[in-house]
Amino acid sequence: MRQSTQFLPTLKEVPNEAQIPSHQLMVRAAMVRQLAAGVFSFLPLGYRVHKKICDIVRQEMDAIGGQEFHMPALNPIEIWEQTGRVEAMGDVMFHIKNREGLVLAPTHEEIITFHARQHVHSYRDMPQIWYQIQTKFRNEPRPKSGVLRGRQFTMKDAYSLDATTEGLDAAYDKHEQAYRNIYTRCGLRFFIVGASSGAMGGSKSQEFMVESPHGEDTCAVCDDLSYAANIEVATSILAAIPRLAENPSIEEFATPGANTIDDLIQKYSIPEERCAKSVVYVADDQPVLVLMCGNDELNESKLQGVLGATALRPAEAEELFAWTGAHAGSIGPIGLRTPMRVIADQRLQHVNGLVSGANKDGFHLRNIDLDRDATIEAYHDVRTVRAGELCPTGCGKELRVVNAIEVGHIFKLGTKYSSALGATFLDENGKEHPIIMGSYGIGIERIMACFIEQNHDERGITWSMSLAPYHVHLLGLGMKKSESVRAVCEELEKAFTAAGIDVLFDDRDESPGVKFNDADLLGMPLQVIVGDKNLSAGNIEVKVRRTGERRIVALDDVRADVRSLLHGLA
RNA sequence: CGGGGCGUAGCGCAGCCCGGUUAGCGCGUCUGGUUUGGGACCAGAAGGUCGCGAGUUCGAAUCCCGCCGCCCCGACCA
Repeated sequence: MRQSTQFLPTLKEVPNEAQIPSHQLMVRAAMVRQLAAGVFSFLPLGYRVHKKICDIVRQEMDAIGGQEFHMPALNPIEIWEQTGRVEAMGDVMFHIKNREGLVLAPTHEEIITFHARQHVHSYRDMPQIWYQIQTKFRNEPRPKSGVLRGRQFTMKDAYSLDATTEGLDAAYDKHEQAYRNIYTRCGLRFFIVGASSGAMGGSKSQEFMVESPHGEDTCAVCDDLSYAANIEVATSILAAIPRLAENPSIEEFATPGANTIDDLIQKYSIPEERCAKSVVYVADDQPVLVLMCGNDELNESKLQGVLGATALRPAEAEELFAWTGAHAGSIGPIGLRTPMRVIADQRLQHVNGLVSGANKDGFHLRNIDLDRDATIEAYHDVRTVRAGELCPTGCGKELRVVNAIEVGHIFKLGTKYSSALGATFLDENGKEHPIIMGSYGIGIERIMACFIEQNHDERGITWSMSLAPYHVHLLGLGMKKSESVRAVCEELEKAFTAAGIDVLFDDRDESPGVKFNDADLLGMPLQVIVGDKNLSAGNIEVKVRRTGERRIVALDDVRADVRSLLHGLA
């Protein structure tokens, strides 16, 4: 491809609206242009990468028996009403204004189920894996980070249809393997976390994550990747807090001005693990007091799971005083004005010698033995894991707490949609059941952006062979001046193309500096540099973009050398 | 939806507080010439509803009010 005739508007300066490296580079490298908040056009170079990712996804989906569909983004709202998701989606779903009854699909469970209901009637018709690569529309309240969080994006979404839970398990496992293959082939460093099953009900769900400071999810990971979990469910190994031999009876003492655990530690020399922090939440309109150890942070997701509550919020200051008789800082599990459920973190089980608020401003209780003095409904793990704690697998390594970007999600749906839409089949005994479904998503643009987040340097992108828009960037230096440079370039372009190597040929009348900088920005794996300086001695320069390694190669050896270098990079 | 920032040539910005020539600068673009191994140089040129609307004023990019758009933080995220 001749660069002089290509639409490839690279930018020297960083666009104002781009904050993160991948966004900046995608704009500078002429891959995308923004049309509106969260809405992007792909330019030819970016679309080449888009297509390469889609090809990899297709190959791996086809390999597990997936059949590709193409469903409409324009949907009748009626079908969404039948599953109750018009409400559930709320503002996220776009509604067509001048045509009552149409919406833009944010995902396709309903539509797949509609087609399954039409034609899948027998256990003999299953298993099926149906997928598509299609544009999704979600009215994100706050689009950000370039294509990482857009209002319109490309998703590979797959759905499995099975007659048995064993069948669903098999489909789910196939997808997990396919996803591993896809991200590996794309050159992403990723990890898998168990996700909290949330409101969808106890079905299994895993997220494929890419570590990034710009991620919106927080995960605890062990460095050898033997363990990784969303912070919402992560656990760790902590030293047990021993009981004290002396166990005097409980007594009140004045603690003026001590409103935080740190105050108690510093002003009253109380060890952190002997402080019991009380946090009051309102779970489905009922107050619950939660006792945490020291400065441990309460994990709302864990608490919600433990309580089985649908709505959970911290209590307001006025509620606190009304219920306990004290303000935040002096609240405790003993002597509450209003009786309420008391839950404690499992670290506090059987612990004595504790200090806690006396439910009287400016006073605390000491020598508390939870077993003797308090009524604790239950002990649960409700604390948030902190970086540096030990991996729960017992491998002995410390956990890191990192931000991450979700690039894929696999989910055992069960029968939620098939039941709602009446997609049923008859089993061997002629008995009717709802189809058992799974759903599996991959964000195409997120793969692209995450790849660039992980593969760039101060000069630009460093593509892998699998995603590179072109394999080789052929730079002709001073072609106007030197007929031999031009001739050799054209010969090489032809030879590479004939060998199945995608080559971008910079034949522009630009100075060498411009070409070098653009080549490093665009980041093709190999640069083949033809200039008078080396050519006069019968040589060509070949540069490996990622390592910066340069070698001078005899003209006759270039083709073989490039082929072996590309092979080594693949 | 709450908080903050920004909107001036294709891109990046100055000017705005403190109203007053013909609204500047860098990059890019066009023409001619000289250059050609890490973002060259000289000469010339084109390109602006100063986001939109309404006001104050003799006079508004600049001050007031309203709206729109974009970015960031927070809330939200099947």
